[in-house]
Amino acid sequence: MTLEQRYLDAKKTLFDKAYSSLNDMQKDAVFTVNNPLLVIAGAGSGKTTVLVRRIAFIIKYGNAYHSTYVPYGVDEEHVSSLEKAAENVDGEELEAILSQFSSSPCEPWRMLAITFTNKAAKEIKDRLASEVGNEDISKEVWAGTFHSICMRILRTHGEKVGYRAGFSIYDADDSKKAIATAMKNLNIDEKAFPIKVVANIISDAKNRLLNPEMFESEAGNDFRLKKVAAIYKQYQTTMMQSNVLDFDDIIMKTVELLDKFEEVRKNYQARFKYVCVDEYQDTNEAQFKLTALLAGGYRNLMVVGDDDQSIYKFRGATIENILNFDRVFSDAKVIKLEQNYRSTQTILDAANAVIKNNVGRRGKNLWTNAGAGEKIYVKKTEDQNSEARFIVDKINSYVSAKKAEFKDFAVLYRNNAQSSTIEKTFAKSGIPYRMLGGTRFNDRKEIRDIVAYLHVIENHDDRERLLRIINVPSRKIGDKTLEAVEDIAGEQGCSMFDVIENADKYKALEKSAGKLMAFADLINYLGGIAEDISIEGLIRETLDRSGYRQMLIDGGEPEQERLDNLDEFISGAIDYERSLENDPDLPPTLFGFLEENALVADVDKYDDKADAVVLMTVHSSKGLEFPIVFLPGMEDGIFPGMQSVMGSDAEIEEERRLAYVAITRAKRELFISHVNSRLLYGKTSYNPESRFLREIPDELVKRDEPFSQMRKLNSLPFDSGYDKPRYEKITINRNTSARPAAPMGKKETFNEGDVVEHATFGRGEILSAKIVGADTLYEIAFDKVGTKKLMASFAKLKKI
DNA sequence: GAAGGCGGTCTTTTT
DNA sequence: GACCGCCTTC
Repeated sequence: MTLEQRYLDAKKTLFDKAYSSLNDMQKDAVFTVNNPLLVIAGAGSGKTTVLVRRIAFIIKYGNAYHSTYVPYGVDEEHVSSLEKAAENVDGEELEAILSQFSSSPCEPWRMLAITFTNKAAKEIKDRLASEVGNEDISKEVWAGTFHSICMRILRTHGEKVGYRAGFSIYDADDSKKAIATAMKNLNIDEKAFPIKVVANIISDAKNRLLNPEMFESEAGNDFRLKKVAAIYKQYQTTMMQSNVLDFDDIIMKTVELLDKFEEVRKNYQARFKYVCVDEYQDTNEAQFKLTALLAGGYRNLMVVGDDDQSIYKFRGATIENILNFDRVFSDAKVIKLEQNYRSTQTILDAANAVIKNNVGRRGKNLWTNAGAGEKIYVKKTEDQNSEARFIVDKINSYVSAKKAEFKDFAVLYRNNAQSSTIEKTFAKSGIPYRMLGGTRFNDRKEIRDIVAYLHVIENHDDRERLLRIINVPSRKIGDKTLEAVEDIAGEQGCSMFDVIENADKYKALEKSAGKLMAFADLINYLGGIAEDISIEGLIRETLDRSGYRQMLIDGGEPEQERLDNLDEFISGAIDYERSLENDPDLPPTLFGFLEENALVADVDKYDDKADAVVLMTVHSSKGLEFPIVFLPGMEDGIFPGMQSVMGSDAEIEEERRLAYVAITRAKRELFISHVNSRLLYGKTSYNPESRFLREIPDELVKRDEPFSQMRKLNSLPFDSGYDKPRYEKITINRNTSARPAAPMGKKETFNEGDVVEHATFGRGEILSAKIVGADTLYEIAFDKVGTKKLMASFAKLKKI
């Protein structure tokens, strides 16, 4: 063997040693630095680890591993010292030796890492900081979501694609409102063209990079599509006038920018030497084009994803991006990570067995050397209530047996509607829980209102937000006035705010000029002080001067929560300012705060420290893991959902991928349940066991289904704690002192016939009382509101 | 212009 | 079954 060859071998051995905590596939992915690379990363296969360590590797060593460069004058002594080091050197000493191999390492600022969530971006940054041991270096790396990175580009070059300084972002709700406005302008009936449908079509078009003109020509002679094209055109015009972008615009306009302006494109292409994209299976066409453009200079594009975890097709993701990556980039290397570090083999076998029924996939098989573990526990109960009690009882028995803590459990359901039963049952049983999803913080009315104020202060042209707040609190500015303002703005070719500011100059606004101009004064005053005071101060000032806070205070008790939410919003602003106060590159600004607020959803609400069971949809659980997972509602019609059962194979395949995600969240144990009859959306349905459950081989499963057994055997009476309602009916004899056990050991109890007073329902008579768990369920005939069933612990009842 | 009634809707939703 | 948004009503 030549000296050169020995040198190169020794180098690889040393690197392999330094990265020995990774498996061979992971190492291959870390060391493969140049040219397109596709990493198919199965659930729990250490994807983020690979991503982070690869970025750090590139920053430290560049292409050192595969480089065939041998320094001039390498001699026997040098080579044998390396060979020796490969045998007995470790830790820092090893690192020091490796540093000699650096081969055109990459400056951190030339490194781009794109994710889908802020959480993922933050995780990459944090782990990168500890991996390279230098926070400043990790900060220089461009790591962010598709949207934040595009906004960063648009902030510099936005005016080239038609945006004026201070442009802002519309979220899905805002943009629906703008679509409604566009439709009103065009006299298109919302019933014939439901906004939701139109919004989806427009969003789809944008994800396929079709501008209104292209969409129109694609629509051809299709009547409906032609109408939608007209709406799209109108919508886009008003969006530009309002100087706002929707989420899809952020990507599409950036692509347009890079496409049209060669010098901008060249600039970024020359800058980004390495580009990594996470969750590649969830990218859409526009995002594909964007990455191809940004990575187009050096073509060192790495994408990581799992085609089996593609669950966002309904939002425009095209699984083809990952399926065809190595066809589009014909020199791409493909690496599969199939070793799983999360779950037991039983759980992985189940997941593999389910997903292998999909046709549209690359194919892979997860394995672990963690051992088989417990069987999957399948439970059938009578209805959703007994299902929830089953979950509660399991959790309680595990916790009291010290087999687990509350925070080890997650309940993952297919749709949010399933959560209410579980939530109520948890609440009644005193199980601590946290629910993720549901109404987002930013979607609350009061938050949208204050955000709208801030946006209007920043950007007077923001039409929808102006309309949102101009009469909140009431300033006696009605629809007719606003229509007149709108007409004048149209005639004059100026914004509504311009008209409002100068209302006294227009005859049509004679009556309302004072009110309009007072509003303009308010906004201008706030805009004037915005420069000089903190964002926190501006928010407080806005709430006070606008009368918004007073409006809520006047609203009394029921509005208290809104006031609390506003306080939380203010804390968010304080956090934002603190986080950036020492950052010379990015000082805190109202613009920045609003942008962050638009792009950052419920900031990592999920912290795994609190000892509470987690409740969320399967979709939101992607990327997370839990020791013990419950999957309630494993029924055809729920999971897979009715729509997909009735729909195409492709839809069922997406649901199956979702099931795959659900199963692979579990580390130790998996409980799957389904019910005989389910009350959902006010209707009772009798769903058969999910086809996905039937795809799990019997030998992996332990079934606990007395209900179905009873049917089969059609014999013995049985007593299961779950299949019968668990309360006993108590008949109360008015003449005895026998009473139902006092719930929660406190409160007064009532008997049949007692007359009580309820805080909101008023006077009523107790019709019946049932012990339910540790509580009592009263049926009460109220004088005013009729008969209601109330839990004693929730209803504040007083005996009269 | 505010409040209450009714009727339509209800997968999933990283930004 | 529950919630939201539109429409009616005063």
